[in-house]
Amino acid sequence: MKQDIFQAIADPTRRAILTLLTIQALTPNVMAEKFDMSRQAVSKHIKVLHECELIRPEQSGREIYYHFNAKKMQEFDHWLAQFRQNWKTQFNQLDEVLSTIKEQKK
Amino acid sequence: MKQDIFQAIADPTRRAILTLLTIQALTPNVMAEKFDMSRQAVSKHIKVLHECELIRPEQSGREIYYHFNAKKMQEFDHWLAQFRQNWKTQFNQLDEVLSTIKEQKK
DNA sequence: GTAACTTGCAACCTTAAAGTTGCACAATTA
DNA sequence: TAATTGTGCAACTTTAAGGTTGCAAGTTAC
Repeated sequence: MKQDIFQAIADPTRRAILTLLTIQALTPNVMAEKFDMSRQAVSKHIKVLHECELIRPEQSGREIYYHFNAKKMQEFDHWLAQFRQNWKTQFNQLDEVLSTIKEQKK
Repeated sequence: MKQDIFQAIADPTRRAILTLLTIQALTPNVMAEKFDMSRQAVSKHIKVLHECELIRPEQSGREIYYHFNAKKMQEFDHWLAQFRQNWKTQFNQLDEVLSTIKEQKK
């Protein structure tokens, strides 16, 4: 089943894996040592991340090194763009400023 | 239960709600009309978004207008920052360039 | 060839999320 | 006061996610 990139990063373990792979490429076995769960559990997370192309496998003998695919992370950046405009401008709008002040008085 | 902002964004309906609220503040009833589901289902999504402060309620008589809280989306942006550095620099690193070329040849 | 190692797939269990229906409560309107 | 409207809460069902164990396939080392 094709995985949704937003659902892929919803899981804290998968976010931790992505951060690990930012430092260096790792094999499933090595990753599993970092977490308090079975190797197979980590392997399922890897499968999810691989299906939405957030990571990329590199076979080396009987070991598989997974690399972080930074390019794919830009999809989040593009999605955020629609909101970025909003959080930059909303504090220049009078009604928003007023409602913010009203909130703080409570 | 305290909600995780990443899990809140994982659901496509909730992302659609956020986009709607970017345009203008809406009441739960009006939101429900936009989607093919019951009002209570939408109300549960609103509850999730409210718990992690992605939206903010404004009572007006017996109606409640929910506003988009752009500020909270910056948390997501900050999390992305650790990867942004990566996707800007990785193509300047020789080993990455080489492995990319090797990938394309397959 | 045989044994050890690395990984992926399938079956299963448990828990939580997403949806539904029904009801209760506050605010408006007649 | 009584009826209507807008909203939230609770109970229930269904489905999927995250975890476990067991097994099979490919690779390396003896």
